[in-house]
Amino acid sequence: MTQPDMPTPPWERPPKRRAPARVPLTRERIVDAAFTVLDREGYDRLSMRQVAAELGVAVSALYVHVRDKDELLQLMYTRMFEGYEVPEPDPERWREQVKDFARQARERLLSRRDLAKLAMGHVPFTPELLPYVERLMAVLGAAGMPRRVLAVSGDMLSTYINGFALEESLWQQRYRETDTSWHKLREEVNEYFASLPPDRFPNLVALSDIMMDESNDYRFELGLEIILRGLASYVGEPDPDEEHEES
Amino acid sequence: MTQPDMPTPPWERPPKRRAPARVPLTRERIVDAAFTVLDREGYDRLSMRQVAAELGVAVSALYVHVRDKDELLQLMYTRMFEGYEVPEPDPERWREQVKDFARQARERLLSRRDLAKLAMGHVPFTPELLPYVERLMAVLGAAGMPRRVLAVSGDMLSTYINGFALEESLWQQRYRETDTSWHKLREEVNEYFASLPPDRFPNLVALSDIMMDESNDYRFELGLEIILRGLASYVGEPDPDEEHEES
DNA sequence: TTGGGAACTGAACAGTGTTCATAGTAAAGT
DNA sequence: ACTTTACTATGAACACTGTTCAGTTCCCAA
Repeated sequence: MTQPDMPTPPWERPPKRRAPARVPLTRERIVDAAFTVLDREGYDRLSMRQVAAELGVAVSALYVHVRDKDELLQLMYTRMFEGYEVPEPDPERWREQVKDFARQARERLLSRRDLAKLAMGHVPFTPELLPYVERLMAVLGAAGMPRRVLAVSGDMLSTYINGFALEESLWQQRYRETDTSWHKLREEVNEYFASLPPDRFPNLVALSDIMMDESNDYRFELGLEIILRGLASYVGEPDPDEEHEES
Repeated sequence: MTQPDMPTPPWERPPKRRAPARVPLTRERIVDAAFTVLDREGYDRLSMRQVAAELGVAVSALYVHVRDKDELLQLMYTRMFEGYEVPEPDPERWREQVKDFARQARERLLSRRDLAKLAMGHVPFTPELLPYVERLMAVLGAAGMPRRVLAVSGDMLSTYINGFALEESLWQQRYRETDTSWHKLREEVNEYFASLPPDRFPNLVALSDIMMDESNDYRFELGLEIILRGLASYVGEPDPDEEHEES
């Protein structure tokens, strides 16, 4: 074995990698690195090679631990949920509880770059994520929602949250690329709406001042409230059947 | 110049392309071809080269008419809306009108492969699409919706429709890849939910029979009705302010 | 010490978006 | 009629992408 602290003789080429602590590659570390790349490069530039480079490792090494890029994305997706808090259901406060959940989810989706893009196109039906779905169902179920409404509401909420966050991040991307501020972009868009011919676009012109808000919080909250009012209207009702009554 | 009907002598190499009717390349034709490729190959395999091949043309030729792949996708997105029908607003029938619009949109998103994927990640704010947004606003506005609700509802509806259709197409993709039928996949998923430990997942187990329906129509309609009830609850109310009252 | 098996490498393959000097074509100017 | 001009289309190239695979390297059990 190589004596410690001895200069290696020139004819004996040094070992390619010195012994010290080669941290073994694991799925966890790969996902970590992938998130680092995502933060730095964005979703579109997140590539296996970049992840490998981040770890100082050959690309093909990744494929020992991960079948696909798809699988890696899936792992990132489930990682995203770690530490989510869905409260113990309380029938009195279900609306506030659902809202807290939604706010938490949106906040998380916007906490790192392009997380919304990552989330879009994945269904939260992997074993690790089912507890969260279950808890959300529990909160809504405790409120006294009919079965069929319950079965649909989780999907609805997550669709709304994801969709909203995705749209936010699309605007973010746009003003990142154009190198303008959100404030300026918002102003431009609203001015554009205001400048439309009022005879052909009366509604858009009339609403041009509030189509985009300085902060999106209000729009998010209002949308949420709309869904919640809709859900609340079913509390205590029997399961709706195939026919949907008009008006 | 070359005499007509004369055999070209061997030393004079024939003109690279004979005169006849070279159909000029246009944005329209490129978009057409792109849709053909999309139908055949799916969104992930839709590439500039495939589109070029479809047209029998070099890749770089596309870039004369189209700045980017992004721009091409944008063009496809706006093309998707052609022939949409948003009705003349009728305050008496606004719910049915909105539903018709939503059904029409979903139908269209599912009419061709991966259209939902294409739609996701685009905001319908290009000049060509504004008429549709305006009309939808008109229908909702005629119902007597407060301004701020109006400003948010178009977004909400399109988010819901897109999100729902995207999820549908994700399942479609999954059973296309696994080579099973939708019926079988649905059964497997529901059985999976049913097989969960009932103590930890009481709600999911209880709902396992209706988490996925044989057809998604019912779930779509119910979600739509929930949003509409939420919207309807605002009719006649003044603009909601920043505070959202609980319960 | 000697396997054996897993982890990792490097090179390769087929494909991607995009650019650019060049060749061809058709209309406009002289 | 001939040249100039503007523009479209070409083919090759660049710098990437995901994925595979024959080898090497490494560590641990026998």
